Amino acid sequence: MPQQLTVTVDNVIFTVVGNALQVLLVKRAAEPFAGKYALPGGKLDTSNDKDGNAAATRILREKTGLAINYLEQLKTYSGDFDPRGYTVSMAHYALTYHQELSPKVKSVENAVWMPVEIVGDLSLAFIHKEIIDDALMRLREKARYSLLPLYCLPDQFTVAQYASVLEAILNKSVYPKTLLRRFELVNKDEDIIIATGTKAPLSPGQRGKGGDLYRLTKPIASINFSRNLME
Amino acid sequence: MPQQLTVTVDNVIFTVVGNALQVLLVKRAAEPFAGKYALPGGKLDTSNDKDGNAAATRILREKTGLAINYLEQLKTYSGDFDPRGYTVSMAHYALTYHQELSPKVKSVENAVWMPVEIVGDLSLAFIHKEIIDDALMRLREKARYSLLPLYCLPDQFTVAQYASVLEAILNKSVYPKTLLRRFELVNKDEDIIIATGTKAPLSPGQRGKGGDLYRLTKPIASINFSRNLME
DNA sequence: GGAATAGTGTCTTTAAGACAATATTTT
DNA sequence: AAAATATTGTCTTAAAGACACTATTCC
Repeated sequence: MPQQLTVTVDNVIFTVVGNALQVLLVKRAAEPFAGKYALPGGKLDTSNDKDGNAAATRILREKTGLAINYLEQLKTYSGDFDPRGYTVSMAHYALTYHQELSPKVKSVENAVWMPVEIVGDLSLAFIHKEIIDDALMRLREKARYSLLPLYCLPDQFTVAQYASVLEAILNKSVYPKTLLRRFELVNKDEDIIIATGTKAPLSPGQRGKGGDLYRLTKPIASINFSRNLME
Repeated sequence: MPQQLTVTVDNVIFTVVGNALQVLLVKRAAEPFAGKYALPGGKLDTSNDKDGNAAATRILREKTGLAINYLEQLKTYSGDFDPRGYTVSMAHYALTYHQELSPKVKSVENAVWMPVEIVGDLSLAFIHKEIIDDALMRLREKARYSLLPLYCLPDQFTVAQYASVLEAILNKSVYPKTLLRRFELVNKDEDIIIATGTKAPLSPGQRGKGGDLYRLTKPIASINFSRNLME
C-alpha cells in the first residue's frame, strides 16, 4: 500500500515597480499555515494538466489572472514540509511587467505584490521562503548574462528603463552604455531588439530627454552573453 | 478519487574516458521498454528517502555502486511518457572519474558506459534521450564558466588532464594556459587549487614531460567565472 | 639528439567599467 | 537659462585567445 504523496506546483512571480523588485504572495485562508502568506500554487491535476508547466500556467491563470511574459521551471522540492504528508513541489518562476492586481484577485485571494527586501522579515507558509530565495538567486544570475529582465517591462521600453529594472534586481548601478552595447551585440546577425523610431513619452510634469523606445522582434529566452555584468 | 501517479528519480552519470564523454546506461529487463537502454533510476520511496536527492543517491548506490563526485538536480519531467500512468520524474546529473563497472553491476544490471555521440543513434526507454540531451546542455554550459569538470578527474590531476576533459565535453580545443590562469584567479584570496609539488607519473612507454599535479582543498561547486570559454 | 608532452611569456582581442561631454526636453 | 534625463565618445581594465618559445623526460 503506497504512502500518501501529493504533487504540487508553486510559482514565484516577479515584477519591478518603481525601484523595487516584488513578488506575488497570497494570504492562506485554510490550514495548514492559515493566515500566513504563501506563493500562488496548487495541486497537479493529472487528468487535465499535460505536465507541470501546464499546471503552473493554469494555476497562474486561475489564481492571479495576470499576463505572464516568461515562465520557467526553477527546481523541485520534496520531503515532509507539509504536515499533511510527503509532498513533491515543482517550483517555477515567472516574470511580468507591473500590473495592478484586479480587485477580485486582491480581495478573494488576498493577493499582494511584496517587495523582496520585506519578504526576508515575513514568516511564510511551507518552505516558500527557501523557494523565493532560490528563485531570486536564479533571477540575479540570469540578469547578469541574459536579457530576461526585459520581460519585466512592457512591449516597448527604453535602455534607461532596462537599467532601472536591472538595478532593482541586482541592487547595484548598471551602465546604460553597457546595455546598449549588448543590444548591438545581439543585433549583429539579425535584428532582434529594434528601435521603434519613437521616444518614450514623459509623464506630466516630468522633465528630461525621453529615451529611445525599443521592442523585441522575437523571444529572447535563449540569448546569453559570454560575460556577466560585474557583481 | 485521485488518479494513479508515480514519482521517480532518473540519473545521468557522466564520466570521461580517453577522449570521450560517456554516460551510464542500463539495459531494461522488464516491460515497458524491455531490452532498451535506460538511465539508472527508480521510484521515490517516501518512507525512506528524505527527499529527491536522497533518493537519487540511494539509487546510484544500489544500482551502480559507483563513487560519485558531484550530484545536482537537473529538471523534473512530468506527463504520460510511461505507459503505466502519469509520472513525475526528478532527473539529476552526476559527475565521476572513470571507474570500471564492477562485474556484478555489469552483469546483473547490464550496465555500460556509452559515449554520448553514440547515444544519439540509440533508441532509449521513456524520454531518457531528452533527459540526456538536457543534461548534456547543462554540463556544457557549466563547463564553460565553472570548475565542475574537475569532478571527472581523480583526486590529483594536471592542467593537461583538465584540458582534455574539457575537450571531451565541449568538443573543441582548450588552451591549458587559460585553465592555469583560472586556477590563479580562484586562488587569489584563498588557496583552493594547490600544486602538490609532485609530477604526474608517466605510464610505461609514454614519453613527455609529466605535468604538475594539483588537488582541491575544498568543494568547488559554487565557483563561477565571470566569463565563459568561447564556443 | 629527437620526439613527445608540459609550462611560460607575451601580444592580441573582446566586451565591460568608468566617466566626461553632448543632446533633448520641460519648467 | 537651468534642471533633469538620455545618449555618445573614448579611455581603461579584466580575462580569454593565440601562439611561439622553453623545459622535461623517455627512447
